[in-house]
Amino acid sequence: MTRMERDLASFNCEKELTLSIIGGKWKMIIIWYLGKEGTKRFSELKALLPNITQKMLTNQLRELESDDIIHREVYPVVPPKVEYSLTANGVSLIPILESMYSWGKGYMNTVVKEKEQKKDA
Amino acid sequence: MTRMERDLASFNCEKELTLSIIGGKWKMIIIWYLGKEGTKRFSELKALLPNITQKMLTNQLRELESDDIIHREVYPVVPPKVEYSLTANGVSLIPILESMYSWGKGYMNTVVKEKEQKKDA
DNA sequence: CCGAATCCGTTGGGATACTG
DNA sequence: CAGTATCCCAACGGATTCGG
Repeated sequence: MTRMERDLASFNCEKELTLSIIGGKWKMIIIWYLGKEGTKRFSELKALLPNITQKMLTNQLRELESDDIIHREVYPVVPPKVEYSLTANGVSLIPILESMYSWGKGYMNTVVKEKEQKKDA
Repeated sequence: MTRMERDLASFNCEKELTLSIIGGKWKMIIIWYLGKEGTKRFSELKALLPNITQKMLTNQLRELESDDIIHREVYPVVPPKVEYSLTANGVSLIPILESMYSWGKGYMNTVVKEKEQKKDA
């Protein structure tokens, strides 16, 4: 679900290319926050995602950067300061994420609740 | 990316619930075909997805079924006959898949092509 | 403050062979 | 025809430690 690079041929459809970009465990929320709240520093993102490890945050950010979804701005100061923001490509993903949010919300209210009721019964 | 069931709490956002449902390697294409071409038999799906193994096809179909995305109709005849079709939930996913298709197509024409050019240069 | 490096467990995904 | 049943590997993702 992460790197694709050359093996474009392995995709059955462009949908899967999209999925390969947003499919990381934390990528959607990262894009979401950067879209809703604008530029964020590394530490701010980490604070927003309480359960993420530094490695994973770094990892996901690097992949999003190399896919040209986010922009990474390094300020040569001490202490270090790095800011992340969405690129045009990243911004264009927001509507899709919103669709997925709405769908998931609706789905939760129907299917998942039914399952819960069965379990509780 | 597969089962979620009880650990709803592990999602940071409803988007991830959606992702957990469509995120399987073959799920999007399966939903796509069932949406575009209607009801399909097991063997027909297998023919549409040349590289999938029987195990994976069965697996993905079962998960989609238990998430109430597709409906499985078994005809008690000989030889066996099983038909798959989208549920209302499945149909409601189509717009999202179309968005992802469009986005992936546009992305391919810009970013990916640039990368290829760099490589060839 | 923002990482890199290492080690490691889990699981998604595939090949193959067998069955009602 | 439409599945199981095994075996197996690559990788995603996590904990921890070290560095500029």
